[in-house]
Amino acid sequence: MRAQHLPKTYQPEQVESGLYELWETADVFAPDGVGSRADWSKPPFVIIQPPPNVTGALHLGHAQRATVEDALIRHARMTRRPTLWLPGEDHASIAAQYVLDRILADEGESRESLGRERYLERMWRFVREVRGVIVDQHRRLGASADWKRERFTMDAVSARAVRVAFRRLYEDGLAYRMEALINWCPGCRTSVSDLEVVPKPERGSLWTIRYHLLHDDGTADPSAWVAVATTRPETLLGDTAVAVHPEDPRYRALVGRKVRVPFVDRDVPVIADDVVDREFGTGAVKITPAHDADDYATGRRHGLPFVTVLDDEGRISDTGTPYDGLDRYAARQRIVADLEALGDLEAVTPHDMLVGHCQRSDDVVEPRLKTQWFVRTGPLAEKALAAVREGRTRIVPRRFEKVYFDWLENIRDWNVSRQLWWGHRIPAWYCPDGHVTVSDLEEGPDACAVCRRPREMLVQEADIFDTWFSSGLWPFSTLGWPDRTPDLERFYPGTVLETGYDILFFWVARMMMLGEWLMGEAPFRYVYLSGLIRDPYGQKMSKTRGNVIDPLAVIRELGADALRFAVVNGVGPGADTRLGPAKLEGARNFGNKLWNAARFVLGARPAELDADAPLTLPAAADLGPAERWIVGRSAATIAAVSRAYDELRVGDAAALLYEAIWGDYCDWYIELSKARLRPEAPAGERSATWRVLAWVLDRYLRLLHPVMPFITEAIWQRLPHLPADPELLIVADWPSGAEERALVPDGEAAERPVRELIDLLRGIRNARAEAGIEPAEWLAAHVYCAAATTREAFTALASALAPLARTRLVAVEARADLDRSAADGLVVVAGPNEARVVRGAADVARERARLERELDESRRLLDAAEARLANPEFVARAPRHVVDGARTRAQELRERVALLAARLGRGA
RNA sequence: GGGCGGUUGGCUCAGUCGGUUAGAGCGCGUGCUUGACAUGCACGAGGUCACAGGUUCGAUUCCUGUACCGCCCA
Repeated sequence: MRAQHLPKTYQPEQVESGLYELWETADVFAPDGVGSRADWSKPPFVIIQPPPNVTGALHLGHAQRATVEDALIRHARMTRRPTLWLPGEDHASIAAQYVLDRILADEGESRESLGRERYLERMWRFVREVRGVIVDQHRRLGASADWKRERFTMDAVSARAVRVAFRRLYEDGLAYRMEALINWCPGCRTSVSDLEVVPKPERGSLWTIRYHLLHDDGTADPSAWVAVATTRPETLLGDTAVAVHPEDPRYRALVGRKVRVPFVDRDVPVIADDVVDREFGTGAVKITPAHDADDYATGRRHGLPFVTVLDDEGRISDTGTPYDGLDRYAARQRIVADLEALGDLEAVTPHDMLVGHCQRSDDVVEPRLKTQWFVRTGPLAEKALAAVREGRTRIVPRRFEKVYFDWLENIRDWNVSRQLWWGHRIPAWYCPDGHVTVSDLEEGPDACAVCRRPREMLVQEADIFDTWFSSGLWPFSTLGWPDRTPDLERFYPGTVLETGYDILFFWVARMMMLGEWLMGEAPFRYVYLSGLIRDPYGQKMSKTRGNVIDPLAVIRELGADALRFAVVNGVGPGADTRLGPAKLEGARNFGNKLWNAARFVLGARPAELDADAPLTLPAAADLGPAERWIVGRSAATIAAVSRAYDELRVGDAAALLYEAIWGDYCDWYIELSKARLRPEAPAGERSATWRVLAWVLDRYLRLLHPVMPFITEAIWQRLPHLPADPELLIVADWPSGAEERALVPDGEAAERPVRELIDLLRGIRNARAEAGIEPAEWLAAHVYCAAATTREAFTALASALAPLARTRLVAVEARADLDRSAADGLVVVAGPNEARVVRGAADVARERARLERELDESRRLLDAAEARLANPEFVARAPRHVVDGARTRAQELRERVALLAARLGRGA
């Protein structure tokens, strides 16, 4: 064992990178790595990592998810299940293009200036860089992912999976191409799915516009019109009808007549349709089937023409008016002004409404007609619903299952075409006759599937897939699908998918649909939904708010373990977390506390103990009360933390260990052990005590390792080990608690004396402080307790207690020996025990006042307890143990009141 | 409009099946160079468990309603 020159504070930067290399060199991350101790008779534990977007560095949310996943993985690995954590990154078409386009703009370039080929080259360069950053950040965080299996949603295997999946869907009749109204983002110049449109409340205007009625001869009547209300006057250029409610008496006579649309001079019918809201505006609305979802439906019902008036950039086009070429908002202004000049603008009123914005670029999304590929979701959704309904997949927390059901039950077909460059090109080819051929071959089909025209005459679809289409295949494309690889056989379906609840629909639901359809089995057993990380005031972290915390900066300053602990401590699924410097420092302090506990243990090893002797627990006979107590406590902690991991409650595991390590171990056991470690203590006692100290520390290190891997490994490397232990904590066995239970079978009873001692000690400290006694002053105390076992334990612990309360126990006696004469001491009543602290010059008045307060409080509690017992209903109806408990409690209080009253020289 | 979650000391949050005296961290006050740790230790102050009703021997806990905050969907 090496010399223990450990620094006084834990220095994460000195150990982290070295330990990570050690783990990697030992090849322990992979289930089938050289250093793996996986037991293949156990069920594998598999997490396919949600691939972060290749758009930039990781943020705290990523750090939190990676920590939860890594903790689950490390725990599983220590239980010797074959454990796979497969990492990767997502190409994120639209988001990546958005980022790269901005970089290019800074360089004075653009998508168009480069052209598709050079643009994609540039993208691959960018992606290579970002992927490196993401991987590096995960390593810094301590992620024990299987980097040899790292994947990317645009690599060759993923590309093939996308082609095969699409072909399967096409052949199953679930992929179709048609012209339909889609959401168009003029900023990104692509269509986006319904999910990517974010409705935002805005104060707009409602313009009332006159559409003049036509005479029979086809001329417009300057003095007769229908006034229609609209929030988007520029779209009137594409109007093909005016609609009113069929039962609206104001307009009944006009139905079937024609009106003239301004500027384009198109004559359109007045139609009746009961979707019209009579209360809205004038009760008459213009119908623009090519640029509004409701109007589209109306247009189809009435067989109206669809007139497109906006181009890809959101400019007016092909209207034959002077507005052509104008941006939609400029055109709006001009059209409103021109209507006013014509005298056809009747009114403008402020109007609150929801306007759809592009999730990515925030541009206002325009409904437009496009010929696109769609996925028919009905049959897919049915299977995805069944998987959760039948409990084959569980969503954690459970309440999100309802959200999942609601969405899938009302799902609409999925628009998968994107007019972008960066992504998987849709594997559909068209021949000059418009025949469609879908192929999963990289080089495309040999010939048209319908007319057999050769490859050279076919043109591939220019559009690419929605990123979520390839992400939807991630749980199995990462394992080699469509090939039936050994990995796919062993590791599908995964055990846990951990991700944010914000992508439940975007991603989780789609993986469920595609997994069920293509693999015949849901892709994971548990879906664990994390919450969001917010700043200390509950605000979302964002660059514009300037409240983001950079995970790497935290790692540099406080260490990876501190970051990890801070982001998971006490955090449950689905719950948002507030994180600021205070919590991060608290986590750092916890690590430092553990470090110093280890420093103490390592420095306290008795010389007679062989430094390299294997770690074992001493015999029961060599244990003192404190040893029995901490062994019992640690057994309880092992059980509680194990249960927490089994139920995916990483946050609870962390919180339990904080309390066990800081509270039980550091505050109490280390302090109590010091007496038995003194050089003058018997050698057998000394070594038994140290072995308990080291053993329990070893257990806590194992339990804490999943959350704080670096510091626990660093300390563990300096401790003696079990003969069966491997070289590294990362692959050491998870504790079962069997040794502890064997040594201290009566956990609860074994713990009681020390629990009572702690109460007494606190009472003495409190009494001393209240009496204003100098902390340095030594006092002497008599302790009285009725229970023989407690007396025994207290006697054994007398020397341990002494420095903790600066009080020597001169005697531990049964209550019969109670000395009622000393009126100038401090009296401490703690549970069934009492301490009388001798002090000649005690401030009598002060001490009396303290006892009076205690007596009042005890009487109040006693009154309450007796009132409860006086209620016959309570005694008759409450369960036996509750009534018994209340009786015991009342009896204790009666004794306490009697004691305190006696001390004050009063009768009870 | 529909759904979900929340409301517990100054702040952030626990709180098991309804059952003794509602806990922790941070902050605050007082004191302490205690041979692991001042990134620490000890002691303390601080709570009508949002509000109203109901069920119950007993409600922070279960039910109903109200208010406020947040999120999702339309």
